[in-house]
Amino acid sequence: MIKNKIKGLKMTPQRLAILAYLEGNIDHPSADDIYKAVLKKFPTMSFATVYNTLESLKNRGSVSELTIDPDKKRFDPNPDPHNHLICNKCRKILDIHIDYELRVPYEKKQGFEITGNHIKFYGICPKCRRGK
Amino acid sequence: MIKNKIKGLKMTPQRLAILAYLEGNIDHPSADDIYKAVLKKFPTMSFATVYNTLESLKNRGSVSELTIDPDKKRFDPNPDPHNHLICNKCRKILDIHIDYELRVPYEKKQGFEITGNHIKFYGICPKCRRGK
DNA sequence: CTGGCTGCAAATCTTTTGCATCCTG
DNA sequence: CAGGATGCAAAAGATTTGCAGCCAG
Repeated sequence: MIKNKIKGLKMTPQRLAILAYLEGNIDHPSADDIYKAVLKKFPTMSFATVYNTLESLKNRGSVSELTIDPDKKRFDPNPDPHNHLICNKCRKILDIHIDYELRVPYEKKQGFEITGNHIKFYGICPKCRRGK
Repeated sequence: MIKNKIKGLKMTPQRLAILAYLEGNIDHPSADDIYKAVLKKFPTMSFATVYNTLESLKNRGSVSELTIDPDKKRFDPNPDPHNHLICNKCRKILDIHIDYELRVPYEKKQGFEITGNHIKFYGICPKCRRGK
């Protein structure tokens, strides 16, 4: 339920529109994608508001910022930990849910305290395989 | 040996300087880092040349572009496959060499032909742990 | 010689910021 | 009503591009 995602934040119509767009979205949209989409319903929407809202949502853990696309940040509204599958041709990004046990032996930690990990699988998506 | 890394490309002094800087570098420098470093020996060096050279080296597989830093591209001259350890505080990036067998069951592949993977481990580096 | 490379500047793209105004709680 | 949020425009970074002149092969 959307309300829970922004509990503690002011519920402005703009934020609700952004959340509605993100709800269930599996396209890992960029800030620009979000802006363009929400702009249709909110002709006055500004980038500042999009970035602003994403920042707040990130801090609350409601969305995460993906460092997967070399050209821009993308956002993922799926809160449970998961990894990604990336097409080398069209850059499409899919979620992939598999649990791996990635143990790091002490001598490889180089003094780090490790708190998490993220796996990117690279490949060619079905559409691009056929297109070839 | 540096020459092998650019076989087939013109060996200009600028390129040699960039390669010399990258040789053995484990800092995962950004284009700007490389530019600044090489500028000291080459006061006329331009960004275009840095990006240009990196593009050529990428195509030859001599360096790889890392999508690890949300703010800019970083480059890794280490050609053998490896993963990375990232400090959440200071953004320092270290190489980590561990082989994991990441099998992806057919039903999770979603039609992709998987060609590779990259693991990012997140944590806090020794310096930042102490600083706290 | 000649095509690839360099250097410079301008352009593009993404993201951030300042600030006056607005409106949720 | 106050403080957080919005909208606009300008600024800041990173990266790309156009193009004239240069030089490695």
